[in-house]
Amino acid sequence: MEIIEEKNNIRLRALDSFVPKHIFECGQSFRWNFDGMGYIGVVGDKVMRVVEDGKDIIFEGCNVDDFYDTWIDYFDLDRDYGSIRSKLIEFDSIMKKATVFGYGIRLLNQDPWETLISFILSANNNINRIKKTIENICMIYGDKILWRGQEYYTFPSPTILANSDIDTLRRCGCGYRDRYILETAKKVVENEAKLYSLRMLSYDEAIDFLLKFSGVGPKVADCVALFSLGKYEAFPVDVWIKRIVEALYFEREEICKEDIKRFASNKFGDYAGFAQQYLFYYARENHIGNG
DNA sequence: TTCCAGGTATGCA
DNA sequence: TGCATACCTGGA
Repeated sequence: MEIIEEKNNIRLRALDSFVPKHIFECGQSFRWNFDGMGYIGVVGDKVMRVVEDGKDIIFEGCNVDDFYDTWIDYFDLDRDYGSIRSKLIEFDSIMKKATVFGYGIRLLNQDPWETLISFILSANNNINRIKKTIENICMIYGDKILWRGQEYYTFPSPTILANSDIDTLRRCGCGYRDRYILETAKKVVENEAKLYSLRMLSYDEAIDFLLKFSGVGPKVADCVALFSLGKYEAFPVDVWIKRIVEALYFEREEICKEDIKRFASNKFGDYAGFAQQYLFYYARENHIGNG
C-alpha cells in the first residue's frame, strides 16, 4: 500500500482488498451512506468520505495524522485479507465463490459502545429504520460537526445516554428498545473501562459480559464481539445468515440457530467471523436464501 | 388492513 | 430448561 498525501485527502494506491461497497454493505455498520460519489461516515468526531478512483481509494477530508491515529485501525489496514481469503477458499467451493464475490470486504474495528447500542436497536427491526433511529439519537444527543457545508453528528457518550429519558428515546424511533438502551447506558457508565477492556479477554469471557446487558442476547453479543472487539471466532446468526447457511450447506433443511452457530464454529474456527461476512454479502447480493 | 423486519425478555409448564 | 408469545413502528 502506497500512501499519498494530497490537499485535504489521503490517496491509497495498491491497497489490497478494499471495496467500499463490500465493506459498508455487508451488514457490519449503520453510519456509512452513499452520496453518489462515495460513502460518507462519522467515526468518533471525524467525518470522512471514501471514494474509489480507478484502482485507488481516496479518503476525502482526511489528513496524515488522522489516517495513522484513526483510520488504519478502523479499516483494519494492517491485516492481510488476501491470506484470509486464501485460507477460507480451502474450506469449500461455497466459500470460494463468496470470497471471490466479496473480495473487497474488511471487518471494521468499530467503537464497542456505539456497536453495542446500534445492535440492540437492530433486534426485530429493519436496516432503514435502524439507521434512521441512530441518526435521530446522534442529532439529539451528539455533537454537531460541520463538514463541507453539511451538518453531521457524533454518537453520544454512555454518560449522555444514561442521563437521557425514555420519552425522548422513544421519539427517536427506538420503539420498545428505549428501555434496553437506557438500562444498558446506565450499566456501562458504572464501569465503562470494562467494556473497552473486553478486547483483552477471551471470546467466551467477552460474550458472558455482554449478555448481562439489557437487550443483548446471543446474536447482538456476537455482533459486538466481531465488529468491535476483534473476536473473529464469533459467528452472529440472524434470520438472514440462518437462511443463507440452510440454503448453501443444508439443502434448505430447517436448522435451529444454535446448530447453525455450532456448525460454523466447527467448520471455520478462528475464521468464522470472516466467513460470516463473505457469506452474508454474497448471499444477500445474489438473493440466495430468500425463499 | 395486515404483515414483517438483522432478537430479546418474559411467563409458564 | 424449553417453548410460546408480545413487543415499537413504518413501509409494502
